[in-house]
Amino acid sequence: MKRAQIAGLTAEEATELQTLQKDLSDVLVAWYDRHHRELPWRVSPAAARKGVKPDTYRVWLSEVMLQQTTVQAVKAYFEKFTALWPTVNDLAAAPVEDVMKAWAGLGYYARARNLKKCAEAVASDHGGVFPDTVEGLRALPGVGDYTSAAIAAIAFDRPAAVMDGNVERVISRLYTIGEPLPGSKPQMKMRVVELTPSDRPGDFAQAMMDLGATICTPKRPACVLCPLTDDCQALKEGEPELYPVKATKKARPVRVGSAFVAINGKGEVLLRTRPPEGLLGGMAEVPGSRWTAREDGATDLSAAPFPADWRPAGVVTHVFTHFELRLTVHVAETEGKAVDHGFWRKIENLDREALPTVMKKAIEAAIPGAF
DNA sequence: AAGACGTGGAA
DNA sequence: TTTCCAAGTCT
Repeated sequence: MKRAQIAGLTAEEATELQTLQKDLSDVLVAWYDRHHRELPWRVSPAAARKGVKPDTYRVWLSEVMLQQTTVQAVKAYFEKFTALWPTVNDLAAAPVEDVMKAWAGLGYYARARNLKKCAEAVASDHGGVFPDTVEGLRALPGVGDYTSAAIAAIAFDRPAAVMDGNVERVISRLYTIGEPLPGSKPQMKMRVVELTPSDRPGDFAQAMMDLGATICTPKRPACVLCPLTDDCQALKEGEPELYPVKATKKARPVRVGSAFVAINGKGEVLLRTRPPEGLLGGMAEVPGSRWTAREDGATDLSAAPFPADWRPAGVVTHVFTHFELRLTVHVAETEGKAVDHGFWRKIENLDREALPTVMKKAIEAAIPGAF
C-alpha cells in the first residue's frame, strides 16, 4: 500500500526506493534508541519496552506548549500545569483566569485560551478521552496539522506524517530542497509521508525532531555525529547550513505608547484585563494608551486612569513578533479610590496575576524590585 | 493566504 | 547590538 503512494516508478524502482527508505528510518530509530533526549513528557523507548504507555493528556499538553517555544522554556510550565491539573478533566474544570495566570510568561496566549477550550471539548464531547485519530484530533481547538499528527503518532502509534520546523530542516537537507519555505512545505510533507514507517512511527517522529534539535541544527550542524550522512545530499554538496531556504522577512515596525503605574496607600497597583481577543488577549495590564506607529514623543496623559502627579519612570522596550514596542512608563501615588475599570493588587502578589512579560517590565521600571 | 500572535536565549 | 529563531495555529 505504501508503494501506491510513490507514483511514476516501476514496481522494481519502487521496491528499491522503499528499501532505502526503510533503511533510513531504521537507522534513525536505532540512533534514537541510543541518543534520544530524556524529557518530562516523554516515555523513553526502554520504558515503552516495559509496557509504559504515553499519557495522551501529557503528550497533548507538551505539544501545545512546545509550539514555537523552546524545550527549556516549556519544562517549568509543564511541571506547573501537571501539578495543578493532573488530568484533562481537571483542566477542563479550572477557571480560565487560573489557566491564563499559570501560562503568563510563555507567550502566544491564544494557545492558553485554546488549551482550555480543547480540554472542555475533550471533557464534554469525548467523555474525557482524547480522539485517537488525526482527523479527530485535528478538529480540536489549537490542534493543527503538526500537533494532530504528533499526538496520533506519539500517543497512539499511528503512522502519521509529523512535520515541524526540525523535520523541515532535516528533510530540506536530505533532499536539497531549493524552493524557499513556506512554499516548499507540500513537497517536504510528501517526503515525510514516504519516510514514516508503520513500525514505531511515534519514535520515528521524535527521532526526526531530536535529530533536528541536537545534530541537524540551523547553524553549524554536527554532521560528524549524524546517523544519516550517507543519505544527506546537502552534506554531499558541502554546505548543509544553506538549507532550508527561507523567504525573506520584512522589517519590524516600531510602535509607541504610554503606561501608567498607580500605587495606592496600601501598596497596591492598579491593573485591568485586556480584551479577550487579539494581542495579549485576556491578560492583565497596567492602564495605558493605545500603541501607535506615531513617534511624536509626547506623553498621552489623557490615557491615564485618573489625574495625578504622573512622573516619568523610564522607557521600556519590548519586542513582539511583528512589531517593537517603546512604552513610556509613568508612576504616581494616589488615594486609591474606586475606579470604573480595573482592580488593585498588592505589589508582593503581582506574580500571581496573568501579567505578560511586557507588563512586568513596565511595572518593574516604575517599582524597582517589584518582581 | 499572508499577517497576527510572545518570549528569552544563543551566536 | 542585531539577528535568528523554538515541537505552529488561526483567520
